[in-house]
Amino acid sequence: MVRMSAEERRESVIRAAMIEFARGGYKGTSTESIAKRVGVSQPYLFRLFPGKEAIFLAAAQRCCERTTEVFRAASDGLEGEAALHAMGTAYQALIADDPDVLLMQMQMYVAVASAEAGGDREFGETLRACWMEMYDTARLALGADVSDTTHFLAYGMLINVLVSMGFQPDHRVWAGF
Amino acid sequence: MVRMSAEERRESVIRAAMIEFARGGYKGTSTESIAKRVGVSQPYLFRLFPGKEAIFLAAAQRCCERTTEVFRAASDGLEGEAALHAMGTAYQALIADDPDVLLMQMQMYVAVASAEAGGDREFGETLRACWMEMYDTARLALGADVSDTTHFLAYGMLINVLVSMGFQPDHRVWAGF
DNA sequence: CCGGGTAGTGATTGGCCACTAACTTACTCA
DNA sequence: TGAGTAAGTTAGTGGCCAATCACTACCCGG
Repeated sequence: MVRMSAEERRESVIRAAMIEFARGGYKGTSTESIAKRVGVSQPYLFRLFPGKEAIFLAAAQRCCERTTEVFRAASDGLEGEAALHAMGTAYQALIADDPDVLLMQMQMYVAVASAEAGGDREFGETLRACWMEMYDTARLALGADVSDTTHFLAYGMLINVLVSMGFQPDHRVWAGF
Repeated sequence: MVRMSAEERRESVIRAAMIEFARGGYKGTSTESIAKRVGVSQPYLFRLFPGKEAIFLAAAQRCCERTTEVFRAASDGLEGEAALHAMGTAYQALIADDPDVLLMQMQMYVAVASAEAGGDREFGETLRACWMEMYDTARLALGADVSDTTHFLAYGMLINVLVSMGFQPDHRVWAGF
């Protein structure tokens, strides 16, 4: 048995949760499956986090931050057209390398919608803040132009949806990019 | 007690299911809640449909078809720039009038992803076909230009995501449109 | 008025799942 | 070295939920 500090365990839980939630969604993922992936007993998750929702929240935040970081790193030292291109390429590399990041994003969007529909505003507030950080990172890289930013993210979102829907790379729907 | 033909009941089940699934997602929606909304007992749903998944599938298809129909109607007799503008306006009107259509779309995307991750390819196949019908409807209206179509849908997808995330209409994130 | 088909219900069940409580194992430092 | 503390487990509980079964209410033609 490998013992870790609580902080290290929390970290591995977040990583495992991202994978599981990305594939199964919030309701469709059992804490059991997360625990299995971490290699720890299921009840122990509730020592590390107050509840399932907190685990999801942490995973979703991590997912946003990761994307933000990719944008920041790719656009570092560049601006305008060059930054745009670099961020696009980097994002494609990210989702080719780890599609779960993309799926987790989608799961986050619908989870916020469901929370909001259920009367919980705080959950969405946190994730909107996270998302805006990503937005602003892209915006600054693009010379603070909001139209360019919107355009860039719009194409990104379409990519997310098409990948989620399982359209294979050779499908004609990709011809318009 | 109001008695209906099975066909009529199925129709009302689909309408109710669209609302419930839109807000709760596939796993997060109980057949009980759908039955309540229809005004019928929960077991009766299983006379009308083989299972929960079939109800979701029918609702998702309906959701796609509705969007397709909005595009078709809006672009009727128009082409190029005029068709683009008409479809954009019509879509905004649709989601202002009935946001559940938009949320159901998002739920559909993640549901396909989860099904695909779980090894079920048929589910996604059906909905991809539905989605492509919407795609082609927009494409034909835009003079069969795939780049224009992709551009149009990309902005639509970003709108979907921002609405799902609960960004209010006066939020600065909308400034780039 | 009756018999068969169709619309619909009530009761139930087996399985899953988030979360709790009580207990055990290992590290650490005085 | 042993006592305190932090990491981790086993066993359970109450609640929910999809699906099934056996039953009832209603309608319509002969």
